[in-house]
Amino acid sequence: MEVWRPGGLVSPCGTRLCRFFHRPVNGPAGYRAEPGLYQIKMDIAKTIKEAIHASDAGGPSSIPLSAIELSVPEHEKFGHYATNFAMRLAALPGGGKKPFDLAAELAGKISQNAPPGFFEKVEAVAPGFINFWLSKETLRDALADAARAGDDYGKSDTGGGETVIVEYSQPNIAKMMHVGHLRTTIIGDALANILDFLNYKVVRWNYLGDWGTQFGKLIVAYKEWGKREAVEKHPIEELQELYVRFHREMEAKPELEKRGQEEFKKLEDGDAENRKLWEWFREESIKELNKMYEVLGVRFDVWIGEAFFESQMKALMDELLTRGIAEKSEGSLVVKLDADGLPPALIQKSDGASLYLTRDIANLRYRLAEYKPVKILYVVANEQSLHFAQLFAIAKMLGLDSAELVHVKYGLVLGDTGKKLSTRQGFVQLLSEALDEAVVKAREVLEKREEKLSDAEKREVAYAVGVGALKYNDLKENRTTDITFNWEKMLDFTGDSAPYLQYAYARAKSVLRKAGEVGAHDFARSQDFSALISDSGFALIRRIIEFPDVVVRAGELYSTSVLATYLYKLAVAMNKFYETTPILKDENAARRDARLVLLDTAARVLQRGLGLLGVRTPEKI
RNA sequence: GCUCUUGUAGUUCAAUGGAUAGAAUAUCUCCCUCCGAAGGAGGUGAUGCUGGUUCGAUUCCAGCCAAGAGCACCA
Repeated sequence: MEVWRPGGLVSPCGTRLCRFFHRPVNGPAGYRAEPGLYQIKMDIAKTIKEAIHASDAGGPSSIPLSAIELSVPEHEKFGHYATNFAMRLAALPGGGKKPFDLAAELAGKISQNAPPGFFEKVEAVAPGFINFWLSKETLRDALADAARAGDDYGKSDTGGGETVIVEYSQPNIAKMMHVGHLRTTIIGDALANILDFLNYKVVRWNYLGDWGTQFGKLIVAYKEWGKREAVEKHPIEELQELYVRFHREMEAKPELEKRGQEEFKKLEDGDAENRKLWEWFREESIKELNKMYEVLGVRFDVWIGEAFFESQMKALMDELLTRGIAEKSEGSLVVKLDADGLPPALIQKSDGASLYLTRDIANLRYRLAEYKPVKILYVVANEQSLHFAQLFAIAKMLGLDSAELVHVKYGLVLGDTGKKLSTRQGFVQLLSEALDEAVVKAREVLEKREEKLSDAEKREVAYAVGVGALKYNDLKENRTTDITFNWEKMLDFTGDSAPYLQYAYARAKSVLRKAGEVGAHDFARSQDFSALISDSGFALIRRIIEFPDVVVRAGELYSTSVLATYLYKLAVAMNKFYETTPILKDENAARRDARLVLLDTAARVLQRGLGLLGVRTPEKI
């Protein structure tokens, strides 16, 4: 919402384009902004501004470019870009004119003031939109820029080289990863990729759940029923089996719960036997986890888990008490958060042991001191909202406020019953099984195809397609909504799915392979560009020039679905282009080259975008 | 009970306060003449309810209804 002030229209700068215009054009070494795209929007905004000045709109004496919003309309018949600025201006006090009249007046002025040949058409439409059609030459230049930028296309300097810590995956040691763990792992990985692309210095952090009462329980279970050989053979399976059994037996013998807590307390106090068991559990588990990460193609820079902060717990709890931040309550230590409208946060159990929250406070302090980040993203499920609200509130009380703290929450993966999956009750769909299933299915489909691939290639492709399908299925959806686990949907390789995108890419590459060397098209000399590219080709260019903005938006909103949705539309435009436009059989060399360059550029954008999502793009499929 | 999240075609999901609410899937028709049917063209079908703010509301606000999650010794 803009506010009207004497001297101008002041925007609190909440809009996307506002940030866009405030971004520097040229980033630091190694990064380059997109002069083509940037210039286009800048020119449009400038032209609007000049038009407002030149008109007697009764508008403000000065309008910052940032106040002028451009959007990409859903339907192309509303132009390449559109603005509702005239309607906003008319609605302001002193506007005085009818929105449509103002829009029409501005549209006329814009046409006059624009650089010659920049627009094809500028039109005012009821109730007061101004729609812009870029000229074929402008689109040609934008495509030429994108083609020239190559693999750097879409990079920008939004991050300015600042450090961001992205915490994701955080699996529990001794528990198998189920399909619910997929979300944090791949959303975190994709966000890290995107932020890296936007020139943030990204620290990928796997905060292992390697400490806590659960290990007391596990130690009890192992001492009662465990066998060393069994654990060595299948570490995580066996440990999880013990954990599940513990909870089963606990129903009949409630005293087990207390024993679990006691064993954890002993572990925390340094009991040699428990310590040794814990180290063993941890080591075996990490080996297994790494296998899973390799399959998923996910990596981390830092593997510091909860146990790392164990030695600082006592001092931290004492400090919180001494500084008057925490207080005693029923034998335990709590931080009252009434001022933030939150329930009290427990930071020490009555037996003196620490809690998850306590370790997270120590963790935060450590991160700020060691990495000096501007942001920390916690990619953790919705259900932990309260935990993070409490953590952030306590951080403020402690003055740990040098970084922006963000709980990047995501919805739960629910079972068929509509309820959350729970390891304790044993009703889970294992991630490894889901991945296997997807790869097998991909292989089956592949076997039915005519494309000749070697056995090794088939294995490779089935793997890329199966894993990609699973990942994309999650990444395309809005983060915050709960999703229901659904085999059918996960294994559907048609429509809006990773295989569709991978297929579009492979087809484009196939055309390019058959064409041989792509002649370097001289865009500057193709004056008759509109004769070279079909309508569907221009629609494809329109998609291509959206890419840099989409990446920025995905980074701002921490949203993978923004990028995934865009890539799907890009692939649709690609399919349509080579469905309707002759390429290889075109005998006009200049026209053929121009079309090949367009296809090549689109394919690169698709590959880059999917790469950011962590989905691989085989050359043949 | 309190807090948070979410209610959109049969199903699974989209939609910076904008224009005719988009897709996918299922279902019903068509299409292998550059490249490759994991594809393309078309038909059917939806905003939980009641108000409010706005030129304009799926979006913002209030109330109701429904689902899920969380709420002191788990993580």
